[in-house]
Formats: sequence, structure tokens, C-alpha cells
Amino acid sequence: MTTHGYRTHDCNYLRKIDIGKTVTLAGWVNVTRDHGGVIFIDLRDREGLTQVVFRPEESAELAKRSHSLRSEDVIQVTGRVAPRLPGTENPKLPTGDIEVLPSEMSILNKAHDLPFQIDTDIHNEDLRLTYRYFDLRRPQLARNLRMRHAVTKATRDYLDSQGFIEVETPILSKSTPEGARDFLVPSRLTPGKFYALPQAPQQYKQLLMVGGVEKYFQIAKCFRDEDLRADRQPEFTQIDIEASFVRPEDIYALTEGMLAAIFKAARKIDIKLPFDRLTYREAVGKYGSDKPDRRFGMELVDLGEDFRASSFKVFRGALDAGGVVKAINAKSFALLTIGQSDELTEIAKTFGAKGLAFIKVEGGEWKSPIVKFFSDAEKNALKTKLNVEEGDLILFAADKWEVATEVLGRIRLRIAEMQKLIVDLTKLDFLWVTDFPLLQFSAEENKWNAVHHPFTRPKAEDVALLDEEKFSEVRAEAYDVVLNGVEIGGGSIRIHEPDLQDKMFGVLGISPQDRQSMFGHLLRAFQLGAPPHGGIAMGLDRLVMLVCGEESIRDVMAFPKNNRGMDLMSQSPADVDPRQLRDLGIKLAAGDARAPSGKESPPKK
RNA sequence: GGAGCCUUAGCUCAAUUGGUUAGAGCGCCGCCCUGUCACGGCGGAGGUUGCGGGUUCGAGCCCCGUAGGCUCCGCCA
Repeated sequence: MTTHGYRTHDCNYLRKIDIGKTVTLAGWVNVTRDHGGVIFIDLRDREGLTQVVFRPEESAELAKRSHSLRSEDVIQVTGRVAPRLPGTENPKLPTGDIEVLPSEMSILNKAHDLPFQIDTDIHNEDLRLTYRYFDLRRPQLARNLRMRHAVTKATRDYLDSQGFIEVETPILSKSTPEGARDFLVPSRLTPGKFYALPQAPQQYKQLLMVGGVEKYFQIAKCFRDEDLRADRQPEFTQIDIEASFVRPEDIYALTEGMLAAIFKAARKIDIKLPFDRLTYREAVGKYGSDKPDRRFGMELVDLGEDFRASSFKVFRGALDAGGVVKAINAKSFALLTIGQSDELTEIAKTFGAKGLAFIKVEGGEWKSPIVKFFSDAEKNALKTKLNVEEGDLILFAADKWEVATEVLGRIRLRIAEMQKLIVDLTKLDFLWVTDFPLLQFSAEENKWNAVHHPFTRPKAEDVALLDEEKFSEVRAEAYDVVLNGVEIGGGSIRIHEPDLQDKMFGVLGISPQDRQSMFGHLLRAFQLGAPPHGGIAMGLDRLVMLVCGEESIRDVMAFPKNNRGMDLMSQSPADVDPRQLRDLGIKLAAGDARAPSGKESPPKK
């Protein structure tokens, strides 16, 4: 970018070759080193640092004024590029061979008392979020923003190269019954009615396929009114992709190519293609999770065959009831603390186990309350299958498949944290999880819900099961892409036939009237020449988080909200003027909502 | 809705496990310092230990409650 007046170069530009030039720089005072006589300033802009030196013998007046400079003042200096005195060069700085001797200096903006220092660690996230615009100057956040840009740019470039076009879809949209709670927007022009902010552009992207777009993508804002987490914000961004006349293989190849382009652009690394694939049954059976972290071992081992006729009632009973017996071997963890042991038991109970059976191998002995019930054959089976050695801790779960796998999966992850098993933090383990179940029974609602969403296609060979009402066995043409135990994207091939879609709505317990009022447009669209189609949505925030090595998506968003969904900087959500509510035909319920309390914010103009 | 951890100066943290006047570094203010690069030196200001209650001769520390923050479960793909 050319600059007119404010500066001639950025703060990471000048080198030896520029010595003698007269330049103008502008930026923030990073640090001052005031020697009483000579004063050094590290001037910072987003590109880097340049040392500026004020010397009384060059300009007494300037040197005097420079004493008042403090960190984060914004200044502009014009001066001569000079070599540093021999022996005072700074090899740590790219500009460390030179310095600027100003003949002019103006303070563009004075920084008053700082809420915290830019160059020190700060853990008070409350304070950081309140002064987010200030926190963004810290190198780490500045880097994250640029990394995010590199990711979205690589995404757009790659998808463009594959013939995809970016299409925007509405933010003011329609509430749908399935999925997360919607954010609602009252309509002034149709009082009493509401828009909903989109949880994802799902229906729109399918309708774009009906519209003949064939290859669509969008870097799309999505909104879900649910509780927050380190990796969940009420508004977040998806890389949303949909294509016509595709099979899962097409989506896999496209996604892998895109991720390769992203990691190449952002991190200059080549990721290994193609990704491994696990079915949902394999992933959960082996790792106790549908988003397995395979950067460490400790896999779940199935012991059903070995204990089918066991005299140990707990195991035998679980198997007789159609359940499973599984175990993990936490290598060299026999000496865990009481606290750790209690915590693991607590996890087991939280996720539905009655208890947590264990064997500690100490001094050549199997220390365990249950081992006395095992036959020699059973012990030998354990020893072989679990590779039991001195110092190991074996943990068992005997329950329904779903419970036993989840319990051990959660414990596996916690033990990996306790033992710090993930040593290589640069490792990237991508994989596909395929063949998800289509439906899941909700005991709470006493009905079947879509695991993915209601538009997901059942696998062709499982459609018959749908008619037989064997809902738990129906697999979906759906897939997730997982990186290091984090689900970074998911998608499916969709239903494009009105009768199949209608059948699906029926299974989900949506009445014929509701189908028409809520999805009539979609069903009609499917009667006007709908191509087979499918796609995927990638969680951009989570992806960038992993690219940056961060542990929270808040650190890769410019202006995130805190745990309670509040923006501490702008103090939103906030009261609104009563007139705004009146225009919308909204009355706050007395007592419940924090209705007008006398102390209101002044009316907006 | 539930569980865990946390809350001491503007920031990051200490406080000998219940003992006299709550300290340090950075930052801030003042003075000194002409080659530093986390410059240095001397001095100073800055605290209702989140808030409320209790136990005790005595509480930053123990107990109860409460607020806020973060992490997790529920919830959410």
C-alpha cells in the first residue's frame, strides 16, 4: 500500500542499505529506554520494531520532548537512517543494524494509564476482554488474526480453483424445530412474528443446489443460543460447502485438498493425504469417542469372548444382558494418587458406570479387589490382550456398549492429561469418521432424533431398516473430519427425494401440518428437479484454533464473548429503550425479565 | 440446572500453614543517568485481601453463604 504523508516505510523495513535516507515512521512506542541524555525508543507497528534514538546534540528540543514518551503512545518521527555504533547492533531484531535519528517528532495520540502491560503475561481474561482492542496489540493475538486471514484466504482460493462460488445466504431467517435453540429477532413489520438467526445455512445451501448452483461455499456466520464452552461461542463461523452430483468420496477429496491448502498457507507444512477412515463403530469401539484422539495409544480392548462364561458376576451379567466388557491399560500408572483414582471413579459414575474396576500391577502382584474372581485362563487372556506389565494400571468397564465405551473413552482422555501423554505438540492426526447412526432415541423426549440433521440421507442398503422401524440400526451417509481429537467438520449426502424426506420427517415425529408449514418450501423444491447433493461444514474457529495451537476459540476471534455470552467490551447484551420494544410490540414480563427498573440507559437518538 | 478450580496493589504473584504494621517484580509519579535494547540507580504513591456473616484473644489463611471468572457435565454438532 502506498502511504501519503504518515509514513514512508514500516517498522520492519529499514536495513543497512537504507543508511543515509530520510524516512518517516509512525507507530506505537513499544518501550522507552531513557538514559537522561540519550533516549532510545522501540517504535512498533504491525510489521516490526525500529529503534529511534533521540540525542541532545542532534536536537535539544526534541530530546527534551522525548522524555515524556510512554509505552503505547502513538507517534510519528521523521529522521535520518543511521548505522548503529559499532558493537551496539542488535542481532535479535531484523532492523538491528540501523536506527533512526529523528529531526521531527509528533505525538499523534497519548496513551494514559494502561489497564495492563502488552509485553507481560496476563491471565485475567475478564480484563483482556474488557479492553479487547488493547489486548489485540499483543503479538500472539495479532498473529492469530493474521493466521485466521491466511486460513480463510487459502479456503477461498482453493475452493475457487475447484469451481466453487461463494454465495451469501440470509441472516434473518426462519426458526426450525430440530437442533439448537434459535436466536430470535422480532419483526416490526409483522408484529408478533419472529425471524431466527441461522444455526447454519443448511436449507439455503440445499435450495441453492436445487437452484442449479452445483458448487457452493460460504464463510458463514452461524448462531446457536446454547451454553458456551472454550470451543463454543453463540456466534461462530463455518466454512460451508455443498455440491451436486457428488458421493462421499468427492467430499473427502475436496476437504482433504482444502485442508492441505490451508495448512500449507498458514503453517507452511504438508499434511499427509489421504486421511485414515474409521467407521463410527470402530472409532467408538476402539477409542470410546466419535472424535478419537489417536496421538496416544491406550486403546479399548474387548474382553467379551474371554469372560462370556466367567464366574465373576459383574462381567458375566453385563455380557448376558447383551453388553460388553472392555478395558484399557494405562501404562506405568499403577502409582496414581488417591485423588486421581477418585477422579477417575467420579468420571466413570458421571457417564453411567456403577463403578470402576481396576488392577494395579505392583511388585509383580496384581492388586485388585476383583482379580480373585478370575480364572487362570481369564488372567492369561488379560495379560496377553492388554500387554500387562509391571507398573501398569488396568481399568475395566462392563456395561451396555454405549456406556462402557464412553466411560473408558472419557477416562482414557483424562489419564492422557494426567500422564502428559501428548508429547509432540506439532503432530497433526487427521481422520474421517464415517457411517454415523442416522437416528438416536431421546429418552427425555421419548422420540427419535436426527443425529446429524433431518436432511441427512440414510445409507441405501439401510433404507429397508427404516421401514422395519429398526431405527437404531440405520446408518447415515454422514461423516466427520477429526483433527487431534477435535471435530473440525461434518457433513453428509442429503435426501433429495420428497417422499424419502417426508418419511424422515415422519420418523422424527413432525406432524404433516408442521412439515408443510416449516419445510413446505423444501419439499416443493424437491419436486421441481432436485439434483442429488451433499456437502460439509467446517468449524472455522476450531480449525484456526488448532492451526494456532490455541486452547480456546476466543483467542482466534477478534471480539469474542465470555462464558455467559456477554461482550465485556461493549457491555452487550444491554437494555433497550422502551420505545424500541413498543415498536416491536414486545412487553417484558414483570418480575421475570429485568424489566424497566427506573435506572435505564438514556434513550437513543 | 450441576460439579471442580480460582478471586490479595493497575498487572503477575508472595505472605514461614491462625500471630504484631499484608510484601516483591513490572507499571505509575519524582529525582539522577549520553549507547541501551526487559537499560540502570535512588525515592514515593498505591490495599475495605471480591462481598456478607461466623469461629477465635487474634482470620488473607478455618467454616457457612453470596457474587464474579474459568474448565467440565447437562445442553449444543
